[in-house]
Amino acid sequence: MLTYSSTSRPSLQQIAPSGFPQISGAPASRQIEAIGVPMLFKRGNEVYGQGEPGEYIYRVVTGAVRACRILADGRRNIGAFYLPGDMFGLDAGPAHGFSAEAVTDSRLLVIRRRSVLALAASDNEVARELWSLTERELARALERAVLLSKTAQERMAGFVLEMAARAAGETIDLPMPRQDIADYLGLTIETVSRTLTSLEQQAAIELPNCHRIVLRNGPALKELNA
Amino acid sequence: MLTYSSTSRPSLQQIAPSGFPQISGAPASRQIEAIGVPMLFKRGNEVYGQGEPGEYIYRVVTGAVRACRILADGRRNIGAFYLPGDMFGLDAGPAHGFSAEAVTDSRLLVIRRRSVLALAASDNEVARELWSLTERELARALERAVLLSKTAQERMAGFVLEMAARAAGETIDLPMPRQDIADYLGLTIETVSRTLTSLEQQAAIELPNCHRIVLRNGPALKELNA
DNA sequence: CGGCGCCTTGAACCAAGTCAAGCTCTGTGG
DNA sequence: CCACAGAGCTTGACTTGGTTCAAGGCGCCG
Repeated sequence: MLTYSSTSRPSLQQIAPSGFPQISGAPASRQIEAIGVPMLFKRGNEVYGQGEPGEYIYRVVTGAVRACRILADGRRNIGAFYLPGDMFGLDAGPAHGFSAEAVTDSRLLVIRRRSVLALAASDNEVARELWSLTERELARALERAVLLSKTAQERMAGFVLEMAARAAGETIDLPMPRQDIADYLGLTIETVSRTLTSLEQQAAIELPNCHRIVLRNGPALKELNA
Repeated sequence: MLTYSSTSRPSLQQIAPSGFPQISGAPASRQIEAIGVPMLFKRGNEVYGQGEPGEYIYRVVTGAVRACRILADGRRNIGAFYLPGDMFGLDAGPAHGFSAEAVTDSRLLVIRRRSVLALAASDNEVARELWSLTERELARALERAVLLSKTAQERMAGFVLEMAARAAGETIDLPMPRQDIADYLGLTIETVSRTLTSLEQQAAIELPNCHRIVLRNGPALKELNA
């Protein structure tokens, strides 16, 4: 059984404060972003911890973030990956149920929750956007739960398709190591590796190197995805 | 492999329309409920179907509802159970990702989404309540995803604790059959049955009959829940 | 009282986990 | 520029938890 200890603390770096400009008439998401402060997080650093109050919400500009939880016995579970364009930190009822860590060096927009709420109070569009973002996050979480009750091959196919949907073309660059994929899919690293190899042998994908997947037969993967 | 065919259609029954009273100053949840129409759904009937637009949101008054999805090959997945007091139907971005069916004869409050949105537009409290409900639903979905990457015994313990948290005392009355529990936990009905028996043998629970579980040792279950 | 749906139990099987090498990058220092 | 070291990935052999297949029991309703 592989266990995890806590990640190193910040050493994060603020890039530039942007103040609180009032951008009326802009789309709601733009308005929310406008009150954010860009920051750099180094690979492996914690953005927020499990159990901390959700004081901020975030938007990934570049890089990748994982939402993870360490269980009492050391097992780790990854609840989501956030890629450029994604907002996260919405999973905080009273407190965050998961911690968030930078998978690679990442540039994040950090937005004060109170500020967004204030904005939402005066602007319906913003309030609606907040709800909509959370709704989308909910849909993703439910989708992952469905994935988790399937076979290893189906989970892997689902994961590849999920990643492919976010990549522009046929080539997927994975920012995360195999262990992260394993913890996301509820499998072991060995099973992830074997299953990817098997998908390659079935000519569904190509694996030029371990950080890259090339889609060769999307329909076949969708078939596997059940 | 057990497969599922579509459930019977409505035969639902409206109890009494309540109109659109304006209840200013009431708590947001009350205001939302006030614009709902109570309806009866018979055991097994569909409340809404997978892929349908989310025209309504619902509140369980009595009974129980399951959110489920049938996969292409006939496997079924249950995404959530909704018990008295729960609101559901919030998982509809453009359309419902899951269908909803009455587990037992159920009395539901049916609320037009458009009406809630209109209410939210003029009342911040309502808008916030909507967001908060969706956030809670998200937290539950993430929690279930964590559960799904554990062992059968841990899943079962988690399920029992989840149900116990909603029951007043030590006695849990399960409205759903074993097959529903299995599809919720991503297990087979046999494993559910065996695992419950095993928990009883460990003196963690008591099974007076198949619709009832009595908590005998909550702490032990929490231990198992990791 | 009989039949049927649902639940439990048993035995055999298999997918995924575990344990253990070995390989391949990638970065580093000589 | 190359050799080396280490982390991360792949592969193999074995084990095991959970599924599958099959039989039997229990309780409810007509």
